Amino acid sequence: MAKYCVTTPIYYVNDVPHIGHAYTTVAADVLARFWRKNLGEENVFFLTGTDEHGAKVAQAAQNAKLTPKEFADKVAPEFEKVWQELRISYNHFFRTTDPRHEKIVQQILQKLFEDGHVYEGVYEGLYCEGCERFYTEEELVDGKCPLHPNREPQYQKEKNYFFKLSSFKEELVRIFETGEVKILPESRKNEVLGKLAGELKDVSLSRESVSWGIPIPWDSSQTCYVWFEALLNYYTATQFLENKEKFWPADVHLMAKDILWFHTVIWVALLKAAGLPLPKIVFAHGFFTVNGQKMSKSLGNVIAPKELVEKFGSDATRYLLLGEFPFGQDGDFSLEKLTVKYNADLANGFGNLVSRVAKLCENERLEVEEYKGDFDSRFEKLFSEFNFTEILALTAEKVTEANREVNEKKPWELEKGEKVKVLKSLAQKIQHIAFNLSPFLPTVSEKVLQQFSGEIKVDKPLFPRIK
RNA sequence: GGCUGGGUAGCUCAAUGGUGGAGCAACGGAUUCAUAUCCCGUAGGUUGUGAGUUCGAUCCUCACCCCAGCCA
Repeated sequence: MAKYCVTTPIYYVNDVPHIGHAYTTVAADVLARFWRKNLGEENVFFLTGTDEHGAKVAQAAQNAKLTPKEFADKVAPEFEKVWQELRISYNHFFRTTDPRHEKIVQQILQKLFEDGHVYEGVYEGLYCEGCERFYTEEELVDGKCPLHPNREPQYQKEKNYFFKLSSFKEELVRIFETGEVKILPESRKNEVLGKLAGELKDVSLSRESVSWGIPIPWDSSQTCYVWFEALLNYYTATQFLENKEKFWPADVHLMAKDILWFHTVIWVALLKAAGLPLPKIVFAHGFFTVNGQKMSKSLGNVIAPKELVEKFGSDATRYLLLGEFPFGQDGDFSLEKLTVKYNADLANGFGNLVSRVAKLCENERLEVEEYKGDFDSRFEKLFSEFNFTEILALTAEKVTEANREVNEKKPWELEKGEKVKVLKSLAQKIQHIAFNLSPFLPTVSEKVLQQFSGEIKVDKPLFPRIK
């Protein structure tokens, strides 16, 4: 039976939710909502959550004078709250401190160890706590981590267990070249393959100096490197939750491009080593800037999802996030540009269309049947390709067509019989548009479908114009 | 420094070897059912720079400049 499993990364609780998190999560939610209507509720599984182990969390907890678990317990709900505000319909909110997860992770680690994929070694080098990874001298910029220039990389030397990543090199190349695991967009695939053409080093699987983590089953002096354990969430969730086994392998892992390497090379090798099925698609979307500048705390230009929701409402925020620039590419957000798009597409476009047709229908006390149609026939393909931009463009076209029809047919000038016929057709078009937009605008879509079911009444503007 | 992808109307992007398109913004017109909304019309941009191939290039080749990404 057809099923669809979509995941977002699990977000590090060290950070509060920002629009970067929201962007990925809204995209996943739109996919989940589309496929639920296409395949049936019970055939879709949408997973998101929080990553709660690691030195960085332990440090943040210490600063807050809390235990790591207390800290995670405090931050994880902040994500859940934002997701509620954005109407994110995840099936499970994953937390890596879930004992059920920890148990399965240990089982897998043990198996990897027994099957000879793991060996003991010594790691020494400069470690960035911000990234939870080691850097080579060359990778550093002015001796600092390229991603966390305000942090001092720490010299560390410790016993680690290593995962024999290098032994999977040829197989990985084959898997990505043949599309057994598809990396999208295409340009990202080339990047991964290009990188794989170089030397592939083994990676350490454990940490000696980090106590906040899942213990290595055969050596309690070590904890599992957060990345390994975090990646495994995608699989473990389908195992410890009831009746979710059929959702592994995932159909698509969504993420920003910075963690593509982990989700392709390391994750796929790990699954191979563990003898588990591979995900079908790994999709990396772009980064975005805010007002042309990189978003960063120090610049103070971080946009909180809440800010957008307060200004535009949750549905419009979802629409604007995905509609502002092509999915997969880098882009720029600014409140000004979002406002322009909001007014053009939602207030003047769809919102106004609903208002004017509702009014005309109300005057005639027109009744229509509940919508029983489907999505636009092109949607299945476009959603499979993650082409949100085209999907929204098609819908905008339908809005324009309907508006034009109102202007050309001038229902207010027609005699009763003809008028009712025209209005009915328009009402049905609105139903169709509302349904098509339902993955993006779940609340508004539902509201419009209700409004255009039975006797049609005027309601408040869906998207009040914003100055 | 190497590799890849780009540099097209104010903005975001599309397009083909043969008189450069769309959406948004702007301007004008018409209308009033509607959220001063919708609809219609207007955009004359040396298609990054210079050269080459060709009857003819924005799309082919070369050099250069700039931007982004990946890598070293």
